[in-house]
Amino acid sequence: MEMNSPHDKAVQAILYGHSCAMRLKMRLDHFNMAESGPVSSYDLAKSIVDCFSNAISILSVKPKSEDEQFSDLSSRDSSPPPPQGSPSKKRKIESTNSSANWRDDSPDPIYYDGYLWRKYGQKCIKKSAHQRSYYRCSYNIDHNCGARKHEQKIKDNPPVYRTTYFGQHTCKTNHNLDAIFTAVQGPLDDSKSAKMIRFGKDLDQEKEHHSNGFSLSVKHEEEESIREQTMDQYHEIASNNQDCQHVIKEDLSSPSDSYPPPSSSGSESAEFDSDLLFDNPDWDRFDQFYF
DNA sequence: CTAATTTGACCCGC
DNA sequence: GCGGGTCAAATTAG
Repeated sequence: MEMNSPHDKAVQAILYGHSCAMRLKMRLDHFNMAESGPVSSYDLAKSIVDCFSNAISILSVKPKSEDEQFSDLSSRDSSPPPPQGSPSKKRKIESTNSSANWRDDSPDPIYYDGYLWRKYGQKCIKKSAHQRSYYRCSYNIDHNCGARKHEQKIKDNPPVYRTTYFGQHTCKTNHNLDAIFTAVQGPLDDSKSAKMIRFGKDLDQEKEHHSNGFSLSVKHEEEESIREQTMDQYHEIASNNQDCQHVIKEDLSSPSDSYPPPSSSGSESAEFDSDLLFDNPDWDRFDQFYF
């Protein structure tokens, strides 16, 4: 159970995304036999996109200094209310002011931090050009959970979104899914999730922020074994979560079979997929990868 | 229909 | 009174 650091999750997401990409590529290479498998090409493409989206979100924050490398983040994350899945510039707030206990600045809104949130308010803040959104734990009522968070864009160009966490999660429900798992299996909690990543809106900008400095280098002859190994890791992750057992069983037969239909993630996801896959004028730039 | 979000009203400390 | 946080009715999404 040591594959839980954000870095590890990102690596797994990339590996699985790569395996999906290779499967898709093989189909395209043998176009006449396309759609012969149990998983549609669209679903494969969507899996790829989701995996990379997750990995990008996890890896997208550049550490301020040398001592803030990815390997540190998992250990730092183990402190009190540990928002997970978005290793950005988290820091504990000094006891000097307010009751806030965590603050997280990141270049994009946190789409998944390990908890489910319900928005309960939004206010214009005097000094800021951007509104502040107020969220409380979705299990606020069911489990009397008092955790809250505020989210506000505090800076433009480059954008900085500040999320401030208040209170402790007292909810017992095991909804702390690994972001990576939801990426592969489909966002199980989409309907409850406070935020989804949205590349469709501003794809070029997102790409500019995230695509620099990342590359995949996996040897071809290793692809199959990597896919198997990667899926084993997913199974291991998944087996820790009772809520997902049904998905795991389906998944054992074929990795992507259980992926939910694209429509389940909303129109914006579909829009994103089509934009990225077919309408992106810069698509050729990705030739350097094995796509 | 149910559940989540939006948004103006309300509350409270300064 | 002002600003920020929360409530809750209305609206929207699934």
